[in-house]
Parts: sequence; C-alpha cells; structure tokens
Amino acid sequence: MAKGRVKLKDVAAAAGVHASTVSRALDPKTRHLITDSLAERITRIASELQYRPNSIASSLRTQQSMTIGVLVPDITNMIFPPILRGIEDTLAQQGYVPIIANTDSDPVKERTLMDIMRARGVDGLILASAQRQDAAIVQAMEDGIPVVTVNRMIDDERVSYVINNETGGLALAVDHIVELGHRTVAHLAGPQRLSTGLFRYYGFCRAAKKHRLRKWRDLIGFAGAFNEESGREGCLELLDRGIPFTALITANDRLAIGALQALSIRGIKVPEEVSVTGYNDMPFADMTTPPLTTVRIQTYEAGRRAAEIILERLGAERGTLPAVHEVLEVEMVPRQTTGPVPATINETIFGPRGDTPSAGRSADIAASETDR
Amino acid sequence: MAKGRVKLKDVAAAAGVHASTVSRALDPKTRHLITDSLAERITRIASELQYRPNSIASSLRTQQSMTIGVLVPDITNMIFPPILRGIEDTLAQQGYVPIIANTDSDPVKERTLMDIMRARGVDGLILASAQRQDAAIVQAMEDGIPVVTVNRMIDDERVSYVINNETGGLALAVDHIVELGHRTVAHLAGPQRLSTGLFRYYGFCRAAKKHRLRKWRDLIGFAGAFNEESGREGCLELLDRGIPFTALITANDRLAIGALQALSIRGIKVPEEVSVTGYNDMPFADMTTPPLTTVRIQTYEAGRRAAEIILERLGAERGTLPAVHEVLEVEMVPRQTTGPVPATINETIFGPRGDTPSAGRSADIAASETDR
DNA sequence: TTGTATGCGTTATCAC
DNA sequence: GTGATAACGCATACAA
Repeated sequence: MAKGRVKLKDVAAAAGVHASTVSRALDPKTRHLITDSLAERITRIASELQYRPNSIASSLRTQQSMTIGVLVPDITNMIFPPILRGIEDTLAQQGYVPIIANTDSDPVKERTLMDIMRARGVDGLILASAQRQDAAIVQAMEDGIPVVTVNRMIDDERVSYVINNETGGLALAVDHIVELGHRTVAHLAGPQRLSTGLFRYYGFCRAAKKHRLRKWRDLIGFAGAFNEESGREGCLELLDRGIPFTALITANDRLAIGALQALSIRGIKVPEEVSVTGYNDMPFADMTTPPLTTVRIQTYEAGRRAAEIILERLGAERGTLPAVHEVLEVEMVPRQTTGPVPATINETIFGPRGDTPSAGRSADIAASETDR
Repeated sequence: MAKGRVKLKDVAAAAGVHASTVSRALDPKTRHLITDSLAERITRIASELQYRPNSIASSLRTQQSMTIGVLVPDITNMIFPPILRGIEDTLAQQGYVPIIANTDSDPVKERTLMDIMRARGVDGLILASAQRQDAAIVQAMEDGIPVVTVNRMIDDERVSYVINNETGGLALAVDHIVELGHRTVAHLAGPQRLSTGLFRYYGFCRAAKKHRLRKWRDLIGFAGAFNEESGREGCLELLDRGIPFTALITANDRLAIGALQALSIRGIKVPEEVSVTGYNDMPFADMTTPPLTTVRIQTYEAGRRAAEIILERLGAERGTLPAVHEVLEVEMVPRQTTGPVPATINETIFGPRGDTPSAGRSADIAASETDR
C-alpha cells in the first residue's frame, strides 16, 4: 500500500476548509449540503491533487467493504469464466469488486474460504460451488450475510439462487432424440449431490416416461464427477451392460466428450450407430469430432442476475427481502453427434469387453477432478 | 458486513486482560512476548468465541491490505484461467487474495482499473494485460507500487516479468516444419503491440533465416488481434497473395483455428496440402479437427512465479529488489495438423478467390476481440 | 451551510 | 510481561 498518499486532510488544507467538508463535497449523497461553488472548488482541488479516497478507511467507518466473495469449484473449468464475467461486470457498475477463490469442490476448503471471505468483511457471497447439502452456506445465511448461489442451488428454500432450467433442458435433449426416431435411450447422469446432476436426472426420467422409452430404467448410469474420465468410464459401463441402445444422453459436455472417447475406443460410430448429447454448450463444444449436439445454458446472464440479486439485498434492511429463485431458459443446439436412429442395431457392440480407457491423453484428463 | 461480530475487546473482556494483550497473543510474530499459559488461554477463548480478526481494521492500521490487484484482458479467454489459478494458489499460501478485473484489452479501462485497485490499497499489481507501451504501468512503478507482468512484458526493463520463451518456441515450430521437409513456410504473426506477437515474429524471422527458407519475407501476414476471426482473414489474405506455401506457422492457437477454418473454406486439405501450427496449447487445442500441432507454454507456472515475485517485493524495503526477468521454457507438441511436405504443390489453391469468411459461427467468433 | 468531535477495530509505542 | 494510549483515514451526529 502506497504511503505518501494524499488524504482528505490534505485536500482540506489546500482548499482552506475542514476535512469533513471535503468528505461531504466529494460524496454524491451529501454533496447537496455544500454550497455549489465550494463543492466545485473542492472537487477541482481534489482532482488536481489526485486525491483517491482510501477505501479501507472508508470501509472501517461505514462497515461496508464494497467487496463480494465469489466461490467457484475451479476457474479453469470453462463453464465458470463467463459466469464470473457476468458477476464482475455487474458488480463494477455499483463500485463493488469480487474476491474470487477456488474450492476444488472440497467442502472443507469451501468452509475455510468462506471464513476468510467473512474475515475480510465481504458484504455478500455468490457461490457457484454449492452442493445440495451445504452446511457452510446455511450457516452464513443464518448469520445474516446475503448469499446467492448461481448455476447450482442447495436444498434450502431460504437461499436465493439463479439456475438454468435443468429438467426442461434435459427434456429438450430427449425430445430431440425421440424426433430422430430413437426409442432405446441411455442416460449418463451427473453427481446427485449437485442440483445440476439431480435435476437433469429428473428431467431424463420424466421425459423417458412421457415418451414411453424402452428399458430406460436399466439404461441409467451415474458419473461420480462432471469430467471426461467419468464420462469414459460411465459410457463403458453402460455399454458393458449388454442392453443395446441407440442414443446416449449425458448430463454434461465433459461427460459427453468422455463418452465420445469411449465410443471411439470400442469402434462405435457416432452418430451412425449411437447418438450422443451433451449439456451446457461450453466453449469449444462445437470443436469436438463430430461437433457436439448439446443444450445451451445461460452463463453470463446467470452471473449477471446473481450479482444483481446480491446488490439488491445489500441495499435493503437485513432479511427484509425474501429469497429469489430464478430459473433461466435453455436452448437445444443440434450439431453432428446426433442422427436418425439406425435401421438395424448392431447388437455385437454391446456387452462386456474388459478393456480399460486407453492411456495417453487420459492421464491429462484424469487430472481434472472438477465438477460443475 | 456482519454487525455483531466479536472483536478483540470482547475476547479481552472474556479473558480478563487488555485488548492489546489479546492482539499480541494471537499474532504469531508477537506471541513470544506473552506468557505461554496466558497466550494459550487467550487462544482458546478466542476460538470459543469464534473470534475472527477484522482484516479491514488491521489493514488500516498496518497499511497492508493483503490484497493483490490482477488484471487480465478477458477471463473467458482460456489461456488466462490457469495463470490466475497459479496466482491465487500462491498468494493464498501467504494470506493474500487477488482482486481480479478484466480490461478487455482497452488501455483506458486498464488505467481506470488500476486506479480503482490502488484506491483499494492493493499491495501489488500483477498484470496479464500489459501492452508493450503501457504508460499506466510505468506510472504505477514510479509511484513505488510493486508490479509484475505475466505472459507479456512491456518495453521498460525496470518492470519485472514472467514470460515464456517466445522466440525459442517459434523456432521450435519452424524446426519441426523443416524436419518434415517444408521449404516455403508462411507466418501469420500476432499483434506487434504485444510482446508475445512481436517475439514470435522475431522467432520466425530468425528461424527462417537460419534454415534459408524460400520467399519467407513475402509470406508474412499480421493479425490485428489474437482471435479466430483475424486468423481466418489473415490466412485468406496470405492465400490470395498467390505465392504457394506448404506450411503456415501461426502466432497463436486461436489464429490457427481461424486459419483451419479458412483452409477448409477454400477446400485445402490439412495437413496433406498445407501444414499448420498454433501456439500456446490452450485447453482443447487437441480437440480441433485435425488435432492441432502447437507449442505448449507454461501458464499455471507463470502465474505461480509472478505471485512469488510480487510476494518477495512486498517483504523487502520498497525499491530494494531489482527487477526480475524470468523466461519459462516451452515445448513442441506435434499433433495432426502438420505432416510431410507434399510431393507436388497444387498451385491452383493459391491466388485471389474473392470469397469472404462464411457467416454462421463466424458471428459468434467475431464477438470475441480478446487478444493475448 | 460548515466546523467539531468521536469512533470504526486494530496494532504499535509507550509506560509500568 | 502486560496495560494504557494513540493513530491509521474517513464519515457522521451534533453543534454552531
């Protein structure tokens, strides 16, 4: 922190007035208390001296740090940067800044980070890292600090959230697949401890029932994490069950990429033999081979709304505003991993093989444990 | 900011001692001044009361905010998240947190953000957004606030930086291409206002001379920004010159992706007719069609070192430590966009066509103006 | 409309 | 070793 900074007192001295007068003249909220000409002169002198208010001192006095804590599982998971931009752009409009930290999906680390954030006096918390059962979040809320979860929600109605329409989005994917004539459809679900994984699973079940899909109850697999490795393993496991299917709905693009790899390992053609869908339309989802059919969620907008909601709550008296539950609409993005149901099913591709995901790039991919 | 927080005075009252004693007992640096048993008792009571030091008050008193300002062009540009993780992880070890903001490559916005950071009393600045001529950075440095640029450097030796070996990396790409038998090699260079663009251009020239490549001076194009759109346009322009080449070295992966699109538009096969290399090995560079041959830079490590360097400078007396200039080594990553030089060159693919980059996805891509 | 006085929660410099 | 006191820079209740 720079030392010789010019402070209120210096401006006051230069203007020949008292520091408090300068303070009032410079604050838009109190400027009307000062004679226009004086206020103008003070403003001019302040900028001449390059006065920059010390926001730490101001924070101590006002009990407002003008910072918002933001927790993400892992900023290198490409789904999060657009959310963060939405948050940052919106907070900046009101002079707030985010303090961002990565939880690596570790509840202990999350709790520690929340403590650190609170020690730093953040005025609110935006959490992209929430798990459905999240004691730390409930605790924060009960301590009266404004909290919003984004992209995911927790199992407690009292906490505000901004999420996407997960069940509806998954239904979109199933509808798309059904329109292509598929009747036996598998689902590789995400982690059920996350609302995204759970709701997309619900969405599949509901849509499968509606369309009276065949054997769908026996064609559901669960991935432990939203990453490529789990996608590969989950897909292989589904294949090994020996129940033929013509389409695979995955709960997430990274899962889908892993599935594509697994299918390729088994020599199964996409989409000729099996159609695949992802979820999120993350950056570069269109660069897979073939380009991935997926459901586009709103990321920047989710961040933007989450920030707006926090900001509203800061203005209001504590606990005055009820929790906001916002669900953004999603959109089907058909690309090349889905196609018409094959005329005849090559049943030989289903059943145990006993192979393992190939090495090589898998080592890199396995390193990423992040979910979303 | 929560209100009823327990403070030093509360702990002191509960322990029956003075607040200053509590302060000393809780600070590892002064704990030795206190009787062991007393210190222990205070520590216990503090944790029982869930005391969390108010870091804002502490900051005001010590003139250290324990925050570092971090500026990136755009966090959604996937090259930056790993850098940020390196920074965050490293800062966290010493109790510092980053305050991150996006400049959108706008020097005005950068200057504004630096002002905001400084008003917030950041103890140092890490800049991934630096342009070669960057008055704001020089200003900050002269004001005595520790600055490190990462990934890029400015034209002023007094500022510390952590970059990758750009010229060496570009030479690696040229060597690789020459080994495959290519003799006429084009270069799509990046923005010369950025050190990355400039140094990679240098690297190409040097390597081209060394290998005595053919007509290389006439086969250099300059992209205005490091994005796909500039890659498409730059590649098309190179093709239109009518000078046949068998390989294209681009200054960046996104440029390479644009070039791949342009080549595809013209019906030119990669790598059979033209080989292409990228630079950075950004996430998903292996997912292009075909998978992109590129040069892998160090991102996480760059962020880590930048943070370390800032931290060193905070401990030291202001201006005591000389600037650090660190250059990380890079690595060639051969994949499928490069192959042996074709036996015969199909000259008809070179020369003006008068087409324009196709619409569709280009609209999305054009929206991203970020460079790196 | 402007000036005075006080306190936000810590830490550092004195005394004791 | 521990306690008392002042100061960090600003904002606000109160006085003028």
